[in-house]
Amino acid sequence: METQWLTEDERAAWLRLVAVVELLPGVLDSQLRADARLTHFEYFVLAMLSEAPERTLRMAVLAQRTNATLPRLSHVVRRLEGRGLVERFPCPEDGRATNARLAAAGWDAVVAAAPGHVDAVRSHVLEPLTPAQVKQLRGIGDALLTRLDPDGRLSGLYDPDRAHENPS
Amino acid sequence: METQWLTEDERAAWLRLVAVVELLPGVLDSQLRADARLTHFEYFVLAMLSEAPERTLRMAVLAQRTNATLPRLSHVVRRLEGRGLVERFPCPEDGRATNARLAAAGWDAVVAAAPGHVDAVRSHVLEPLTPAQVKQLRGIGDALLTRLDPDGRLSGLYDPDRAHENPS
DNA sequence: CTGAATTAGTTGTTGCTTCAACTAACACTC
DNA sequence: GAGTGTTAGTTGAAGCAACAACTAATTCAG
Repeated sequence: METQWLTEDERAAWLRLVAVVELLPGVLDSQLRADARLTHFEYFVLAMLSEAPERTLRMAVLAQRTNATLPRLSHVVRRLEGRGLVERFPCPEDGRATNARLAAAGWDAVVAAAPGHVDAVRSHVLEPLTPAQVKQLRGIGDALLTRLDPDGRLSGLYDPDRAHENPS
Repeated sequence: METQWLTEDERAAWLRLVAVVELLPGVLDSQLRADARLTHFEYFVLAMLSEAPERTLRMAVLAQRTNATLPRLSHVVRRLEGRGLVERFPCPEDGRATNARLAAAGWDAVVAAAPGHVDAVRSHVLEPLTPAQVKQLRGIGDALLTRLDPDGRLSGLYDPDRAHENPS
């Protein structure tokens, strides 16, 4: 089968997307590391817990919301627990499961880190864009995620209306 | 100073971008690892060399083009050299510099990997988008990169017209 | 109720990235 | 031409992520 190469428009769009995907994580990570001693992923874990009922989530659910594998999450939560930001306890309903709950210090950390993080997002991502481009970006994101995240594993993040689709 | 929070449009766009940035690297990496035994970054290094004159680039230039730190590139090129895909030799003009040249096996690897990679890019990124969205993405990418890459370190990638701005 | 299969998590190993320290070569000044 | 500073690159150590192997609890078939 003949490979179909990219048009000029496609190549231009693709190269820019690659560059953004390559650069953005570093920018976010640096800001959070410097200001809050947290990696972006750790911040994300804490943020997801902070928005959950009882600030508590089962490890498997938390892994889905953060797009992490269970081993990765297990290591990270162990370290966060060691720093007193999170607590783990066995789930009463299911002996196999473990619940992760945001500790008071973890809540404080999220509250302290959020403003700086939002500022970074605003200055690096939102401000360079026109309001029209922000809307376009939402549409493009939706389109891409139908392919990148067909099961909607992260949908709780970007579309609250669909959150109920993962009731587990 | 009061933190300015995000509007609904901004939050929606931002959350989708985060999800894309989180998911896309994994998709690209998996495809290349499975089909070509290459990480996305390794592929990128080989691809940049394949497009350079003499298939040769100085380490520092290659680092800029691939958005890598010099230590990172040094490690990666050493491993690629160990696999016979790249050769290193001292730069004749500048005793401090090292040139990296794509070896024959490296060229073969790029040629073998490119079609599958392009297919992956097409099916995961380009096909879900309308032609209008592809154009929008280019514009959004340009806007974001003015902030993420103000010095145009990667500009050689996404805008050949600006490549001369880094004559070093 | 017993045994097989599935689900939930943890742990250990390996590999890659980053940071810091270092060497070597060039450039510029006096 | 000696000394200082800068540039190019390598190396080693530390930390995080991916993968595989493992334990333990639940479910389901018969």
